[in-house]
Amino acid sequence: MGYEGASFGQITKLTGISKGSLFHAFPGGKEQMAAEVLLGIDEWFVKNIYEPLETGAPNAALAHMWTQTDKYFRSGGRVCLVGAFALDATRDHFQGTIQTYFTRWMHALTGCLMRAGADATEATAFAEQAVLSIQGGLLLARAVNDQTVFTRTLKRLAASAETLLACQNPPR
Amino acid sequence: MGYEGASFGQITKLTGISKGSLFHAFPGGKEQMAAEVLLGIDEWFVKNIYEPLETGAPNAALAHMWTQTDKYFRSGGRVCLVGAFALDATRDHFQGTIQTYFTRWMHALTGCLMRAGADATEATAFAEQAVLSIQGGLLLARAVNDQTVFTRTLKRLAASAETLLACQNPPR
DNA sequence: GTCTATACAGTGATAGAC
DNA sequence: GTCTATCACTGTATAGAC
Repeated sequence: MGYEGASFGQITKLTGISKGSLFHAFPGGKEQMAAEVLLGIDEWFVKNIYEPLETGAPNAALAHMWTQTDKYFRSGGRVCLVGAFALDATRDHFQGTIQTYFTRWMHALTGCLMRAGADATEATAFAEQAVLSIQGGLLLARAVNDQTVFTRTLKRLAASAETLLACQNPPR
Repeated sequence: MGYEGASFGQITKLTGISKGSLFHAFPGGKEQMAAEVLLGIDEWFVKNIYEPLETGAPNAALAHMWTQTDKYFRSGGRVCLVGAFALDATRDHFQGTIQTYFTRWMHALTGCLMRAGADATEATAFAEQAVLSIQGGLLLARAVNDQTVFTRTLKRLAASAETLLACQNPPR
């Protein structure tokens, strides 16, 4: 529903928890709730995406990223909250968190590709294109009500990574 | 600000038009205002993007699309309202309009590429990837506060189209 | 056509009963 | 900790003066 659309009325209706209880748990109100949701998202990505990319074996980490990304976004059945926040005025309330989410993902992916033998320029360009394609794929899948848009996007990206690494590590 | 964030208070503050006048012009309230904004967007895209792609000389129409897209989105300084609507519950109020915006763009682009000699499967895949990359590029540019993300995206797409058509129309 | 005045539901937030 | 009651305020919407 977005930040503005997620009113207390909606939250109480869908959770069964009254406003009083919500304010007891989150004295900072809606802003705190959203911040903690974003924190939870960040923790998931650090553990399941960024750290494997940063420390794991490059090819395995890359394969892991595609499957985990597909899993997290339910094969296109779910949208990225960070991306949705980025598109309206909500961005200004959570600028640092939103920016870090994307830059860290791109940076981790770039590093992984370079450890796999890719050139720095090409790795950076691919990481940017991959992260932006994931967001665009989720958006388009929801817009046209067809999850296969997202799964096709992920497949194209994986194939494109294969090509990139094959060219940079030519067989002899 | 998104649909929910764009309250009457904001609209009157930013336009200087009172609520009474707004309801005189738009008896249907905010929903009608949004619908007419979407209609205006659609008309712009029909005239400046879809029709040139559908009827113009393929290579010129393609080049025209990149420049017009860059112009409309102010080189990444502006976000796509249709895309923003697609990501939250607003989508359900304007489903048909949102879906048509994207499907018509993809269809027009696919047709143009095929008239330029591209294979149907590759043309369809490229059109999907292009439309989704434009949305993702706008989102990421705003998220990391760097318009160059969008201009780079557009450049990569144009280059990718060149490659696609060069492969399908091999020089002899 | 524009404005002011007003209605009334819904908003985020607080206090206090249990 | 949970709830209900209540707050001040903003939201959409309407009526009527100019």
